[in-house]
Amino acid sequence: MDTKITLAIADDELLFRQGLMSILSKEKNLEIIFDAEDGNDLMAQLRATKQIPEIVITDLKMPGLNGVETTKLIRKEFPDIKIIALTSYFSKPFIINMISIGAVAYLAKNSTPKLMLTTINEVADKGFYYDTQVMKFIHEGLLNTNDQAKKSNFDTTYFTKREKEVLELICQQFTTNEIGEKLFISPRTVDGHRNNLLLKTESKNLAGLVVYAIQNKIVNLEEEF
Amino acid sequence: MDTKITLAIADDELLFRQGLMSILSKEKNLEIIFDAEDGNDLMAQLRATKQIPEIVITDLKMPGLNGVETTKLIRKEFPDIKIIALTSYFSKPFIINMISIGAVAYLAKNSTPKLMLTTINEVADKGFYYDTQVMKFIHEGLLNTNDQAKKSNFDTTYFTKREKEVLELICQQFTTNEIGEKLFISPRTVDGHRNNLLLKTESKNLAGLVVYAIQNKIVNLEEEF
DNA sequence: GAAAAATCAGGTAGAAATACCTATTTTTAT
DNA sequence: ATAAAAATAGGTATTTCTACCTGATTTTTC
Repeated sequence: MDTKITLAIADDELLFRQGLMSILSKEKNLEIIFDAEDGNDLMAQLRATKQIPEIVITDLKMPGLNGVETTKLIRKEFPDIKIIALTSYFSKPFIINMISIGAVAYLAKNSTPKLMLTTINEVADKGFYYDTQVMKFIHEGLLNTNDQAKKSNFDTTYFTKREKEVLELICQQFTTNEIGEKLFISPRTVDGHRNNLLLKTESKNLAGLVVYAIQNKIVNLEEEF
Repeated sequence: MDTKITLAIADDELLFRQGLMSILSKEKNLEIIFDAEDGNDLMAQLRATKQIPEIVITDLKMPGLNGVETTKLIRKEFPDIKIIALTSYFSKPFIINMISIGAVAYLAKNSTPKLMLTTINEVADKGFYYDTQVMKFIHEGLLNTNDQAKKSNFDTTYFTKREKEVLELICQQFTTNEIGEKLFISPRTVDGHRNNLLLKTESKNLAGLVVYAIQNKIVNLEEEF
């Protein structure tokens, strides 16, 4: 048959994006319709083009509109598009969340080109593709659905108690050192927690973290006026 | 007479705070009841103590609860306390805003001890004190009340078009360099705008800026879900 | 009791932000 | 026309943040 698999790619790193496009464009059965530097760019192009791609490959950590929000938007406006999420962060709750949002595949950014191609073809063919590790997480996630799935909020990525404390203080403009003093832990530990927060929220920096925290009401803004 | 003027001081910089206390404690007619490292600390001590200070001297730029929010809270819970605002930023709209919020004096952080004492005594005596510069601003601000006071929003500190653009992009996790590219201006210029934003919002860092932006709806979070 | 998750914390680097400074040009308002 | 405000942009120094790495200890979960 002659019908190519149509793709769009979103990633803020130009080099990575072009490298990926270079690899994929060698495949005869793939056609890259366009690429985008972030979610907003991607959405704009989707809304403008007459040729809607079959698959969107999107990084999760991008400035502007990140991968999580982008995925939600695509699902809403273009429900037929299949979304492959690219990330460097693998955790059970986060993957479960991404899948529940609508990603049909979840791929590490350091995967081999071979795996990338397999994923694309499987997604085009069957509509989804999860590798062994992801399948394991999904399996375990499903097992827990009934008992304690609700208490640990899958829909807001999942934070530990310490992480919430640190996030709260970050939003209150305390620096890493100050947070360390307040919580009686080393600044390096705060560093670690902040890093996990950045990973879990797929944020590029503090600004993204704060926006996330407020949007998801992890922190309380005292608005008593 | 023997009635001393009772004071509380809030400033996050320990050295500045203690220096100020050292100066003020030499005055026989002053009594410092307590000091606090930020707005939350101040409010906690106010709520706990049985001796409410007559005057609160508060820095505007503090982590946790900053001076603007602190002033609002004090006005609400302890309407009799007179608030002297300490700042390093002098602008007409901002000062007008502070006064409308309830500050009875507005003092530069690099003022002389003499001026500080004058301010305290005048505030204790007459209930307010504005130096020449501040009076000028108030005068001009009042003149404009009818025509265009409403379009330039006094109650939300006042931002220029460029500042709003930069703020928007900061909230979208773009770095200074990236913002420069997007707006076709030098990163140094973005630096300048960001610095003005920090000054105007009395924020310590990006986190404070983002919180401010969201609270005051300067930026729009695309929440279409 | 074993496994997983969370918390803790060290090192090294580099990027980004922030604090100071200064100054020119352009725009806006009166 | 004059003054004020806004936008532009340079330098230097320091702090903070972020990206990597690593591992130990404690707590939770099954």
